[in-house]
Amino acid sequence: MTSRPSNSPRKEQIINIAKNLFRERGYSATSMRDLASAVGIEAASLYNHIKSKNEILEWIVFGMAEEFFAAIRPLENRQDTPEMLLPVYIEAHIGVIVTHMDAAAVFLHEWRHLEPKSLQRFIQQRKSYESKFVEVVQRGIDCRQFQEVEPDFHVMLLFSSMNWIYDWYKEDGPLSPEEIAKQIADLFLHGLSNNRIGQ
Amino acid sequence: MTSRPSNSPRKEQIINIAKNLFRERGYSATSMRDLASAVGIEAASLYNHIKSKNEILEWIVFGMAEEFFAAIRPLENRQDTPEMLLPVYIEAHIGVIVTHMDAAAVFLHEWRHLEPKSLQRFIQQRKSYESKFVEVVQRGIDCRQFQEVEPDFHVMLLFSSMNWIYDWYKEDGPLSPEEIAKQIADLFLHGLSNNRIGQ
DNA sequence: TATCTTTACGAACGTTCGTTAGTTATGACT
DNA sequence: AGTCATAACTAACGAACGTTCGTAAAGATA
Repeated sequence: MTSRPSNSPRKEQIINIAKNLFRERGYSATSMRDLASAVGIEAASLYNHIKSKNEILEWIVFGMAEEFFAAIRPLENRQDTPEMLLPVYIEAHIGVIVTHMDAAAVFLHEWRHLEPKSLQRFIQQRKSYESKFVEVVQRGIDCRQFQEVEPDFHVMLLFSSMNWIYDWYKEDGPLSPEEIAKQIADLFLHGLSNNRIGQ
Repeated sequence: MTSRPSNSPRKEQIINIAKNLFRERGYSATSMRDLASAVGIEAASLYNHIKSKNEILEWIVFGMAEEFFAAIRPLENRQDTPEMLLPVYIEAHIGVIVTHMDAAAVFLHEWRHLEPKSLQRFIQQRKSYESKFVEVVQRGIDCRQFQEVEPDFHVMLLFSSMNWIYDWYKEDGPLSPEEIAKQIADLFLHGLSNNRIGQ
């Protein structure tokens, strides 16, 4: 539907470097001259490949949005119980984050610099994505696998836990993405306390 | 030790408005002219009250840091069990956030625009603050009230859950800060699942 | 060889940035 | 009445901003 980020390798390179700079310094604090110099060309030359600075942000943000949707799309028709399904959703979401750390940080922090039209689309898409997680939790409550909690609230907490991973995750750290996902799923399902049954 | 934000009401007003603008648009995307116009004076007049734009950021960030430390200071010598203490820490931290929403958002998002010296001090203070939570969890593990988890990791998750509250909390919403704190504490201690004992 | 497209460049545009300088009105203290 | 500090103003600084322009080199196509 939306066209791909690029067929040109140069454009792809520009966007990739922008992901890193926007993440490190923020969108507003990154100048086109900064970006150009990191690419190895002059600022003016960027405009042979991209239309504007803001367009780069759009590529990054909506590219990530698509990644998130794509990751959970194959899960939506599963018949598993909510208790089994939630960890799978969690692993999918975390998988996207850790394989696109820079872009994830930009997606989560810099979206407010989108222009009004794109901003509106972004908020809409995010809402739609979040609601898919809420659904799972709601089903868990309905069939009494989960406690009677406020699903929106708990999904907020869940996203908070997952979305700050980019802030501390190291590829060579002690935990793999799958282990992180399992830990978070366990935490949300069972908590920290020792006085519980089940595993 | 560090002098107070201000004795002048004008300076206080400038900083308060800056908290809101920095939160809404980000530090870099907020100009001194934006700030001045929100205050109702000219940009140049700001400099009768503050030394520089970056100094404003410092006031905000380190003011919040002090709030966080002050909130847990009275808890540090308590003799409670970790299971009882952790919720109190959580409530203290959340209390600071919800009573300083704008400043909290700036504290959490805009600290990287501090200048090197202040940046270093910030990171150091944050580490020190986080470690106080880690200690509680570690004690919980030591006395077998908590499962044998990685305390740093779980404290990260805890902070993630707490620190994104500014993103969705509404003063007139359904949950009070104390209820939010209790929910988060319950979640981390007991999880979502229904197959558990104790409460 | 002639033509066209791509991608780089240097120069420059108009705007905005944070900040400084110089000045003036106000009001408090002597 | 005279002095002084405060806090506002207008004007302006030099630098940096995103972006546009005209052009030139290189490579593909014919």
